[in-house]
Amino acid sequence: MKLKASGLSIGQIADRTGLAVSAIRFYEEQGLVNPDRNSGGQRRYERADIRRLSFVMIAQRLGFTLSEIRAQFAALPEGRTPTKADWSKISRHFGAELDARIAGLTALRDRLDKCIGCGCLSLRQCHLYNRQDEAAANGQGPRYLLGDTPGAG
Amino acid sequence: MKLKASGLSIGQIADRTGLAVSAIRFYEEQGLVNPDRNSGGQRRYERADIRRLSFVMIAQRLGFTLSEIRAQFAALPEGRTPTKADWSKISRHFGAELDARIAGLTALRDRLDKCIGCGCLSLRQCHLYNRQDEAAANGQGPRYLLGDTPGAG
DNA sequence: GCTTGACCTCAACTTAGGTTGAGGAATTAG
DNA sequence: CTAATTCCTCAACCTAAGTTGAGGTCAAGC
Repeated sequence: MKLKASGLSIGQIADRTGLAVSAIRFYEEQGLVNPDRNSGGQRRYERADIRRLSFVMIAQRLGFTLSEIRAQFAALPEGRTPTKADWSKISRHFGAELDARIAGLTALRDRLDKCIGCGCLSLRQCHLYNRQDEAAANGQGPRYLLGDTPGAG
Repeated sequence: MKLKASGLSIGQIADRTGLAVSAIRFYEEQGLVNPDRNSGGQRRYERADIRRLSFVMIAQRLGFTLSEIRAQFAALPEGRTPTKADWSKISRHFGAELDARIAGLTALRDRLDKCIGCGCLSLRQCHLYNRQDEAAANGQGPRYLLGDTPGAG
């Protein structure tokens, strides 16, 4: 459906974003970018894809998984190039998530303080590993970081 | 070297900690517990191992990797059962690490705020993905969460 | 017009933190 | 004494986020 012929090659995108070529292909596989192909079957990117991929890098630094990022990208417009406002909206979403994660981590840290020296570490009653309120700590996050394990569910 | 005959079986440890038997064996493989064996080759645990494993669970909730936990366990006494003071010392270490991580995440969050709406997301100059000061964000942590990737490097 | 470099696909490997299953041996209950 | 559990080891599999390499094609410079 895109008609733009002759955009940027994957190598040029790699240079401009700092990503490895293999990573860019991988992100495509994960549905994070969707380049055209030229007559010879090589990928051709638009300039807007640089921002898209940069955003992936930033969101990853913030601790989000590729599938969380993909989910947010679903909010971007289909037909047109995303505007600054489109990106800002997504950024705000990630900001809110991050706030929640920091709050969860801070709460956990406070509990640890209460537990230090109390000797309760081996007891099930210890509020540090009561599974009940685990949800409080995980935003919508790298779950394996704060409780859930990927395979165990 | 340990002479204690007839301690707890792996199933009993699993019941008391809430861990899966397979996970307990895995933790042994990772050097986090070191049970005796009975005449028939079955694992026999001491009561102190319950606390050890509980501590592993807590530290994991706090976001630490098994190898970080193993490293801290090296500080525990060899010949005797660890005391409350021994555990408190380790807890304080994890508390300090956690503080550092929270600080790193908070700093990142602040930067995101500055970036929202500034439109710089695609630029290399964006301080949100300047690789230079990455070390500030990673404590000694799940590095793959905040920048480094395990395979890359 | 051909050679070099960039690109293509596909499969296998990596780390972390385990789970699942096969095939067998030990322990416990009755 | 036997049957049912529990336990043993070992190998294969899982997710996430990629990398590495093999074998082959495309595009660009001279």
